[in-house]
Amino acid sequence: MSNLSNTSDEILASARNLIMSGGYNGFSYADISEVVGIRKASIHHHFPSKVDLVRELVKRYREDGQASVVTLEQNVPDELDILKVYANHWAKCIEDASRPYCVCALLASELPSLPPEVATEVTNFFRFISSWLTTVMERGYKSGTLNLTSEPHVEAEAFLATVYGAMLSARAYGKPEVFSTILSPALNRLTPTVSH
Amino acid sequence: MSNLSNTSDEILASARNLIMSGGYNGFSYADISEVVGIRKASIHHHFPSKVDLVRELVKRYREDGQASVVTLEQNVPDELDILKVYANHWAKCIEDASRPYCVCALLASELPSLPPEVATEVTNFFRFISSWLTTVMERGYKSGTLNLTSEPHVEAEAFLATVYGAMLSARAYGKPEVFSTILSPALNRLTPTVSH
DNA sequence: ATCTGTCTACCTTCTAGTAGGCAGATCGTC
DNA sequence: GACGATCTGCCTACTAGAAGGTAGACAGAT
Repeated sequence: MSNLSNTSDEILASARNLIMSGGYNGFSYADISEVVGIRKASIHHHFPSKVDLVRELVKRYREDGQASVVTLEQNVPDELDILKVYANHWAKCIEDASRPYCVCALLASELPSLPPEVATEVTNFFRFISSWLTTVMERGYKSGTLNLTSEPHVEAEAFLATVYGAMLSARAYGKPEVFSTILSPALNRLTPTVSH
Repeated sequence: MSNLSNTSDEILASARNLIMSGGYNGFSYADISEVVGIRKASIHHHFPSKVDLVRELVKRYREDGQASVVTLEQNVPDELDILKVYANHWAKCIEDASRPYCVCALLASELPSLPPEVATEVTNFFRFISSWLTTVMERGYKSGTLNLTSEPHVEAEAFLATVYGAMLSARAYGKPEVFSTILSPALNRLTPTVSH
């Protein structure tokens, strides 16, 4: 009973890893079949088409993200700390090479050539992250835990761009530490000046 | 005589557009042949393999960039202005949809699955942009035309990440204006405070 | 008796790449 | 200037393999 749905999770997990490295057109059902140890045709049983597979993958990716955000906000009261935890999550993923890139970042860059159903889900992911970061910025501004120099939604977009840009640079140079090098000053700038 | 080498330029141009929208695995010789109006086999005459084609494309992309940088520095003395022109170049490209994404940004995100010869050229491109921006930051710091809060090379990486992150966001949301929204505060932060 | 997950075997279309031919431009030599 | 040889760019025709996907059989669980 527990093993039954596990195969489809394994398929999704291996698809995620493959997309993470080469994007939508960078993997095939044959690739997944090798990793999971199942025949191509059996993958079609779980996900009739490639579009179904990736649509579901991105949908779950967003849902998992939403769940993580809920736990994060429950456990970390300070808004600056929330941003630090978020940045640190990516710093670790990149440095231990476990998930060195965001699936949705890769898909977003391929957006114009993506099947529309997938493209929609990818856009939804970015809207989710963006609106979450905006609420964090707004709360931090009101409570004084964040030092903003622009409107909250602008700061949110700028922070998101910095994170994803840093992710790209780390990959482009093949130097994981570049991520933290870029994020540190960005977080410093958001840190309230203690006294004067 | 002049038409002879033109075909290979057309091939490169259409490949650039195709990569810009879907990456390395997102286009085929058949796609190019439709755009250029030439048969698949004829493309192989100009570029024996896909790797040859994309390697040359990225190499020229970098060389063109290097040439543009030279002219830019000759014509614009102020370092802040240089950064503004650079940012504005991308803002225009994105907004008029002429070149709404950087070829090398797309290839860099696919880096792990790219043929090594192409990957090397992509890394070279990023090293070029990064070291150029570092020299701009250094000069601006010394001459007082830029207001730096970190070391020049860190500011350079941060700026580059902001530009490429903003490019991604603009594409992800399908809203070109997001690019300028993100870049404006980044450029403001680099602007020296006039007096006090 | 049906449902679930897997299999083998197959199909069609697309992929990068090759072989070889052909027309026209260019070139060296007489 | 004429003549053949080579070079250039393109063509048709083809290949082997990979792509996504289908049909249908089978074993085991419900």
